[in-house]
Amino acid sequence: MTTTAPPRRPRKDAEANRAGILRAAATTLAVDPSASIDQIARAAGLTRRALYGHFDDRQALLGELIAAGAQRFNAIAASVDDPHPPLALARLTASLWTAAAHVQVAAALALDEARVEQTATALAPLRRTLAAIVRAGQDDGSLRTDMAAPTLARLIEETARGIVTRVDAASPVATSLAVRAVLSIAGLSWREGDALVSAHPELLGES
Amino acid sequence: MTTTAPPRRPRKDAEANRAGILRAAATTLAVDPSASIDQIARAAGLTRRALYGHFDDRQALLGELIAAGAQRFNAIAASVDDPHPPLALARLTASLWTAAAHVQVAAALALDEARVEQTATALAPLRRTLAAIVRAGQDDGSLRTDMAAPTLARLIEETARGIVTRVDAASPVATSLAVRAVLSIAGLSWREGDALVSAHPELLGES
DNA sequence: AATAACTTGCACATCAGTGTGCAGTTTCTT
DNA sequence: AAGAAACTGCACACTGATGTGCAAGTTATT
Repeated sequence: MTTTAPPRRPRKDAEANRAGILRAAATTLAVDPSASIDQIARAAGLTRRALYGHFDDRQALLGELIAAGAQRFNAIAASVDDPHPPLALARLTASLWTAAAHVQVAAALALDEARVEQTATALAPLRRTLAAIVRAGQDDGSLRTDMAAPTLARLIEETARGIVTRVDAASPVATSLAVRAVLSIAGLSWREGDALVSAHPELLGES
Repeated sequence: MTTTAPPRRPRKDAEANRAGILRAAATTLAVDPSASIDQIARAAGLTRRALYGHFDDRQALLGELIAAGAQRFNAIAASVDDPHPPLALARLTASLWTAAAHVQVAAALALDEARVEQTATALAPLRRTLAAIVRAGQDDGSLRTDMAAPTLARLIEETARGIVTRVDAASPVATSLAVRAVLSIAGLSWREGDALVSAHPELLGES
């Protein structure tokens, strides 16, 4: 009979390369959402051919990217909780911002129309958190009530997305900008938003 | 000598078809910013080959689209003038919205990264108007002063763009939504924005 | 009715991107 | 040191989109 083939552990550098591809994909796609596989592979220091050794096809790569990013985002959303809805909203925005700051999932957010469905389901927990904050804020009168809760939630989300993708996150005041914009859309006057941000410096000053 | 060829006027249906292509391009590109020439031609009831009889190439078509849309937008911006900056901003938003409502230049706004430069220069007059409103509003204290004027102008523009492209313009409350969102970003509390909109029903109720 | 303008339909060349196959080389594991 | 795992480099087939050429048909103008 044939001797059983001695099984061997997969090489550890392979997994490192795989992670490198994901990182490279995030940074590259953040700049150009329709970057080619070749671009991504080179950015990771590999060949296009090698990339296909780690991911079956484009879909698989983007799928993992989205899943990983969404998971981080959802975890952040789950950890945010404050009795005052505007403050909860501010914390959520600031946390998400620093997480997405430079790259990471800015890609996943700016991805093509083809994957909106996937991102939608992946970010469902985050959306639920946001919806809860909005509802609580409308109930206690701390957020605007001139539009329906789902509409407002959508508006907040689009505003945040727009700032993430269209403003350079490098700027040190970017976080402050994002938080202020979201609070404004949520109904606060700019002075109220300003007061809130000033009263909670921890919003902006974390690593 | 050869008899001079009798010149003939171009057929008038040709110009109609040309206009039809531009219309079709606007509506089609509004849905899918990367629609193919073939899609556009079919939407216009023509063949891809016939389209190339009217436009040299893709650039030419998109160029005219952008130019035409920008011209309309700039004309609207020039006609808006109100001593109270928030009201001027509201008027500007409402007017632009109804103009872009269904299609038209939503395409030009959502166009690829390749043409941002062209759209930027084409929309320069509109940007100047917005900048003037922002400056006046910061001077008389009716708009937020917690960020620099150019930043605020940019923020307002991105907010408006986001709403135009990501919210379905068909909804009857869409105009109201757009105006309220812009006023909020500009610094007003939602009650102030609500009061402004309520006090000026002409903002929403025009054809 | 003649004719030029316009359109169609097809073929063709080109380009960029995707995904696969395979031989040869480098690099990690045992 | 052996052997497998991984990477390179190249070739290839395929797809979708762009832009052009040309013959034949249709439609507006005169």
